[in-house]
Amino acid sequence: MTDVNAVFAALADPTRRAVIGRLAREPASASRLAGELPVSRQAVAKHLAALDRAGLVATRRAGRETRYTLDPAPMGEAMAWMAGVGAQWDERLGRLARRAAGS
Amino acid sequence: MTDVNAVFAALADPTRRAVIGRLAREPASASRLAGELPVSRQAVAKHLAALDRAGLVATRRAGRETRYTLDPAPMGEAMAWMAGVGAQWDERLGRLARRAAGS
DNA sequence: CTGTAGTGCAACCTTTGGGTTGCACATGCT
DNA sequence: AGCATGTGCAACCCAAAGGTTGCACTACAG
Repeated sequence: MTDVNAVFAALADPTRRAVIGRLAREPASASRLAGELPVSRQAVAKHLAALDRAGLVATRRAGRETRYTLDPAPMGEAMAWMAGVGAQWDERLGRLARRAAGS
Repeated sequence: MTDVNAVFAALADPTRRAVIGRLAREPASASRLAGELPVSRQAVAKHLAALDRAGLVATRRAGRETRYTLDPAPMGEAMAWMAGVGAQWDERLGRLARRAAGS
């Protein structure tokens, strides 16, 4: 089980979300990503490390370049957490409505 | 439209998620929340400010206390973003699968 | 073998963020 | 009026985060 905290933390940064959005289209290397984003290659590498910690990205070394592939799976847990909170809230509203209706 | 960035940033902190989880059950004041969490009242106030910026919480002053109510709506945009990324990725996988199938 | 593109690691800087304490102001109860 | 409760605002601390530069190392091309 991947850590939900790591997932949310990873998704909190705009640059990281940009990287994710980019990787959603096609896997790429760190240098490639750095060329398409307004940050240095090392900065991208750090972000990729964070994404890797969250399990959002898979690493595969091909020759001299490292290819990063997106793995959306951990986002499911984040969505589940949100859905849970929303459901709990809606349920509370439901109880209030029932009480108001006098049933 | 609430800022997706603010939502993710708000959700990134564990204490803030704890506050949200608590508010999902029942609205409460800052002091109340501080009493149930291992942080000071001022710290909670800051977190509530962040949640308010993200639109995740509604403020309503009742007498001398301020009541904070959860609003799960902005989380929808966050989920939409994730769903979008996932869909884009799945679509890519779909294309690859179709190509592999030779259709 | 030499040059070059792609990485990894480390030091360093600066800003942001979470937390605390202290104090002033408002509201409610007696 | 007097006191307790609940807030709001500000200053201050310290650790973490995002970013950069510099350098050493690996791998492929000529």
